[in-house]
Amino acid sequence: MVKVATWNVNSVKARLPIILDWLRDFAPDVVLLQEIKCTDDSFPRLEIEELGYNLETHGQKTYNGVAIASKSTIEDVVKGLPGDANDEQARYIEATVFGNLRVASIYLPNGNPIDSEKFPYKLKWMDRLRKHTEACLSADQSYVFAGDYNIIQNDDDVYDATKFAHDALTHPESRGRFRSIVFMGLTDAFRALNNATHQYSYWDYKAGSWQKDNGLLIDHILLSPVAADRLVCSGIDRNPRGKERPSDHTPVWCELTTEAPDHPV
DNA sequence: ATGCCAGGTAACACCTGA
Repeated sequence: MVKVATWNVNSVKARLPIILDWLRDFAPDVVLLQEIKCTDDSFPRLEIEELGYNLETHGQKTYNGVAIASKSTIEDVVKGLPGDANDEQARYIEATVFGNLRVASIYLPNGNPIDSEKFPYKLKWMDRLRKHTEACLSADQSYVFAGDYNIIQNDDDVYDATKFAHDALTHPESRGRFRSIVFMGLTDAFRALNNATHQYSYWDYKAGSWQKDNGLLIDHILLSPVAADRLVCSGIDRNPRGKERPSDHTPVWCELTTEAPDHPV
């Protein structure tokens, strides 16, 4: 089995004690991190490597930044989402782990406010992600595209949909693009096995959102068809959100069988 | 209508996040 998790940590340095505890307790095989908020050379590698993980990072100063930690070797690394050489925001890293599993750590732009340049940036970024995903799917391979998608897929994935009715996370242009990606043949690893509504991965720091369970489900794991055939279980680990000095996000995870099932070509 | 909380940077205030 390969246990894969995605977690927006909101600064890897500020979160290091919680991350190390969680790696020891939850023992994922692969972790896809977002919002590390540091450059590659300032990433706290040694502490994580001591727990048996290899690391690949795609960071930048202050903002964004993504990384892959794996108990296996990490090969064929791609840093940055293809499709715009001028995009300087570090929001995408992709690599092969455990020999046959391609994983991507995705930090999709938030896009708010809608009347700013941030919203068209989000939409263009999603167009690039769709094109890149399409290219990936032309190979019959296990792919895990996971991360902070900044998309509320349905109104029952948010504590109060009316508050987000005119938000970049629910906007029809955002949701439409997300669905166009999923509808190419991807499986939502959490939703494939969990029917309960109001299951969240993010709670605002403000207004006691965690205590009131006023959350959003915006962190998603999307599987290619071959990876979906390997899916065994999935879930959201709320424990890290309840600790002292937490991230506002908590890990979403899934477990895949080690070997890809036989497929007719 | 706005701030709420948190992190980073740089400076004792501002930007960003969702």
